[in-house]
Amino acid sequence: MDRIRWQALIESQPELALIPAKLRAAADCLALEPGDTLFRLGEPLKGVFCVLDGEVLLIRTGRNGTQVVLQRARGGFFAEASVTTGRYHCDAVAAVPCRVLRFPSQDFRGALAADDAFRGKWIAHLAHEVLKLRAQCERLSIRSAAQRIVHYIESEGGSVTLTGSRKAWAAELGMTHEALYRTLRRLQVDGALEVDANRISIRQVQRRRPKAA
Amino acid sequence: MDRIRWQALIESQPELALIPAKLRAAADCLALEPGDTLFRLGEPLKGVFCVLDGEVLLIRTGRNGTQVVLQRARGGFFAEASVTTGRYHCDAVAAVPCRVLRFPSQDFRGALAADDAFRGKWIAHLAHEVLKLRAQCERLSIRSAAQRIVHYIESEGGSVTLTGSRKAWAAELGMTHEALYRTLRRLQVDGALEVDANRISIRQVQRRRPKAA
DNA sequence: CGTACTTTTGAATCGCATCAAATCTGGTGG
DNA sequence: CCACCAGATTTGATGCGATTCAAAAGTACG
Repeated sequence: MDRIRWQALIESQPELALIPAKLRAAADCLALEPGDTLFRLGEPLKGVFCVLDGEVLLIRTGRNGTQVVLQRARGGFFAEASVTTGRYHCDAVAAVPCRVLRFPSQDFRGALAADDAFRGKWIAHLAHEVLKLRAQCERLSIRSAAQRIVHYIESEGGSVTLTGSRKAWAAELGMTHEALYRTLRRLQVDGALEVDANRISIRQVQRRRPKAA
Repeated sequence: MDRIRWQALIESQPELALIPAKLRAAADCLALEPGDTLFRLGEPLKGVFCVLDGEVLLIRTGRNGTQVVLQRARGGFFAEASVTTGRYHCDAVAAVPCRVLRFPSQDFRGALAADDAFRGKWIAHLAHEVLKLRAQCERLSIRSAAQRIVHYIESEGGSVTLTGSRKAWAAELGMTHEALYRTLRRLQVDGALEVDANRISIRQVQRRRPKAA
């Protein structure tokens, strides 16, 4: 497993550049099939992960069985906060075939303790994560499905390419998949969005238009 | 301004214990009246803040004028992520008379760069912040107003004491104040919540009850 | 070809937002 | 002390939009 080609990986996942060499050596690569569970809420830490390919869903299940998608990890780290608390706070399930890198918690904590530069970089990474989460909170506070979709696409730079299913996207947006399909269609007809297979982009600035005329 | 009684402050705001002595010396204390703006989106950094008394609202305004309350800071730090990015990402407005501690960004960054122990503690703090934000995302994904309220109170340990107005609470919960008032009342009548002036606590585990019978 | 899934469309329902207005509250000034 | 005002709080009526339930069509895979 040590035969990981970091050069290529860092190009696809720039965040990996944060990881110091010593910690890289401890990493191993896992392949996941759709539905595979990487970890569950409450479990002691196996490690911190980074998505190479595919999409991992971080899910919390309410006591009434309702499932909430906290995050769709489509690249980059996840379970970062757990390395501090020592337990996972949600379930991680592969949505599609995935490859993920695992950094064992011991090694990760060791690297944080030993490597000052890494600690600084990790602070920047966590701060960035906080910003992303605030953006998601802002999005979830928007009542209109259309505006929520537009807000998401804007936060991704004006266009998105879907990796997983639209259903999973709908869950992340906090709406039902039916609502997503319908609203997407309406936005497309109205000319606000351009939908081309898996690529969806904003065509114009959303003008004040309470309803489809 | 150097005559700050840290012992007493740390008792009321345990997070302040993270701050090393050198950075403490650089802090100053600000008094805010309701409506006072501490900073606005896009402004260059004035510092990182910590609420001592009162309640500061972190607000983002959409292009259509919609206001979203990202956070009600009722103690503890805020604008932590901005120290890394160098700009504020929302507006900060006092909801009630407040006292806040300000740590100038220069000094804060200096402390992070110089003090390894502080860096480690700050990582833990940011990780905790990430968890809180994920909890809020989970809450905002809940569709039912009643469940959202209960989720909030549970995350606060089963009971909350309102500091600011209920209106502000409603905004943080992502619902209108009318919905909050009504739902609160209904939960009280149903016996799920105990409301005593500013103290609201959960009376029993929420049983499966789709509607008020 | 059949199974399991996503995607899509349809129809009915309901909860929350919205608009409106009355009441209550604390604070100010005459 | 009272009149007054600007807020928050509370209640009411209405409508829209998203959920929900249902089902058809499309797609991937063995």
